[in-house]
Amino acid sequence: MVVEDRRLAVLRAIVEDYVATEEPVGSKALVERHQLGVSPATVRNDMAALEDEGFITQPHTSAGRVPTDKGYRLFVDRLTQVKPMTGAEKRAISSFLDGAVDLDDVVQRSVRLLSQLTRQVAVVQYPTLSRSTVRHVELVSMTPTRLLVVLILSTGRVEQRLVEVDAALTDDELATLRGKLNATVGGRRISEAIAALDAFDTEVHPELVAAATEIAAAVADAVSDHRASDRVVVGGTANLSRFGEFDTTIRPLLEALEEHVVLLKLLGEAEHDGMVTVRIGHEGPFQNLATTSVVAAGYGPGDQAIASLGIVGPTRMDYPGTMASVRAVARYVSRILDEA
Amino acid sequence: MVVEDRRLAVLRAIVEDYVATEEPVGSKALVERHQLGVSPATVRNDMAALEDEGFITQPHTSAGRVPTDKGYRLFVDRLTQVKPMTGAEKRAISSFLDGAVDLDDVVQRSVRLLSQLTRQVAVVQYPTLSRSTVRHVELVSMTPTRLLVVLILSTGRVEQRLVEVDAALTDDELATLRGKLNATVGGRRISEAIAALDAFDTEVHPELVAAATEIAAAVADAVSDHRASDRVVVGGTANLSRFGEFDTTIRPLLEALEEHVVLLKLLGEAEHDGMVTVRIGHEGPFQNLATTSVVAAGYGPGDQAIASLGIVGPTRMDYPGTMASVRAVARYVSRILDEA
DNA sequence: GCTTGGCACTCAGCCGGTCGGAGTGCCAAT
DNA sequence: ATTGGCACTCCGACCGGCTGAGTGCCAAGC
Repeated sequence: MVVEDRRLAVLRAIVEDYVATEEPVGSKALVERHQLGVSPATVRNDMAALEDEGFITQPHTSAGRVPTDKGYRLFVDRLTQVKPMTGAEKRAISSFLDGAVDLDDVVQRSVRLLSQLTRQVAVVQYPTLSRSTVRHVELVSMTPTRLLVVLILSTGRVEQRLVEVDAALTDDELATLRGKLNATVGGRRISEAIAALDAFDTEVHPELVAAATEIAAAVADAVSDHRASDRVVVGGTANLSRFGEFDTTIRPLLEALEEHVVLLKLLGEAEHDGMVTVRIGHEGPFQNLATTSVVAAGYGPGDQAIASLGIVGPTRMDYPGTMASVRAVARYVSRILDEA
Repeated sequence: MVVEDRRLAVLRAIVEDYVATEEPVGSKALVERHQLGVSPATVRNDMAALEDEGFITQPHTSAGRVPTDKGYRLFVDRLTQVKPMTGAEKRAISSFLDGAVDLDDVVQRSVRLLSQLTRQVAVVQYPTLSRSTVRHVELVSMTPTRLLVVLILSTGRVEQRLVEVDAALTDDELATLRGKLNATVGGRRISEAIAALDAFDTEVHPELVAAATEIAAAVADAVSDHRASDRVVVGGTANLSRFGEFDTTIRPLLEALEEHVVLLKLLGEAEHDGMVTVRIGHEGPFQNLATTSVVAAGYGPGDQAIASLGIVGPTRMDYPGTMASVRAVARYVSRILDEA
């Protein structure tokens, strides 16, 4: 039905104009700036229909129309094909990220890159390690009864814990424990490693059971604590300037950005299928962030999504552009993790 | 001279009222709210004098007066005695900080505490290690030619580096190197350790020189890299709401808060003499932060100042209260570092 | 020599009214 | 289904007057 198509074209035009101008858009301006091939009056009829269906609304009588969350949703779902990045952009992204020296640096650079590309507030979650594996466990004796447990994971992260044992351990005993420990958890995924550690003390010489239990607990703690810590990094908060109202929008968002738990919830579960997730306004889990949208994507080595990254911005944002940027960055970061 | 004293009292009253009300304060309101014992006319004369001397100014003719940076400076230097914390406050601070489990946690909690106490943006610098000492160096063989160098410092921080050596090392050789290495750097300050490492390869058996050089380089790198990294943590940005103008004040500050180098410059050199440093408006190093003040204090174990913490806020802030909070937190954090 | 009351003056901010323009909805014509 | 015409609405800008807080100055008083 051709009229239905035109209505969608009108909606698209409204969204694009509103995003560009930040002002309610009227029928006349619309036909001037887009090749719709019809008169303002026709557009008015279409707008009335779109308003009835809840896709647009007018701030007050005799003003132009503004997209609703539902309108943005339709726009994102059906009226958008993600613009591919230009070659120059791709090169810029990859060269910027390739300069990273370690995982921390990758995360830092990703945040910076994302916020600059999208001119929004960027959020990058540290890779969770639930899918990563234990590369090596090292026991270092500090004093006769104090051990340093160093845990090295396949992502390159290192965790350490100090353990007090009741009885002093000889170097030989330490070597034995180290060997068994690595046999138990080496190469395993985090979740498997934790499970395996439960039974660890049954494998060692009776005299070492007490120490083994302590050590196993420390390793398990280091592992799970780290998994739970789920750090996130935020950048580009200066871009908040373009968000509009301070009290209604900026302040709640600033508060959310400091609460990492909230942030993680906002980013949502990572899905690493090459797609970006868009959460628009009230669709998100927090009602005081009703005027902000989240564009996120999962990333990780191979096709595992081990973390999310994305941006937070006003519902009135350039969705095609941001989606393209987020997707591109997620892909490049994944590729870097592949190589590591 | 009694009239001079009264002028100072007037200045103090102006600062206090302006901080409280955020509005220019006039002569009449002043005599009503403070026991100055003189008439508004007299106060007007005093105000005129204070204005001549540059301590206050009026936003426009026929408005009340507002303190200038110079006025705040005088207020802070001569009209303020830092209010001691109440017992309850002290207990709250110490119990909140005592719950920290490690250095990271101490820093996190300090930021949160500071921002809540002062209702400003809090900034805490990680302890720099230039004054801290090397507690232990551990060498862990990962594969025959790959070593993990783990460095433990007196502050509790741990750094690690991976080193590739040309020739495989036996366990005995490793033990020898480990021993010599600890003899060389153990207990030394970072700066001394770096110096001592220069000559490290001369002390070992000729066959090990190559490996020793590599390892020494890694240790030196870990040490100095970490010293340079100088991380800072920021919190309480939601308090920016009370800062006034977005473009003139909040935005530049948000930008500064993301640039850690800038932040460190803002915090300034730590002086750990129990005093707080106050930098008011234009006194700071950045002219686009002319309407913000910094209240900072050094902290660290013993009487060494190894880092700074503080808050950033509008020049119009409650200096006595803020100074008290910053000082108190710096002291408690120092005490915690003492114990560790 | 300070201090004080009086007085004229200034000016930001509020209030109310007017006006223009952008935009709408509806209707009749095609 | 589309279009031009038309009456209507209402936001926001503009204007002028008013008010009140606050000042500076001066002459009188302690």
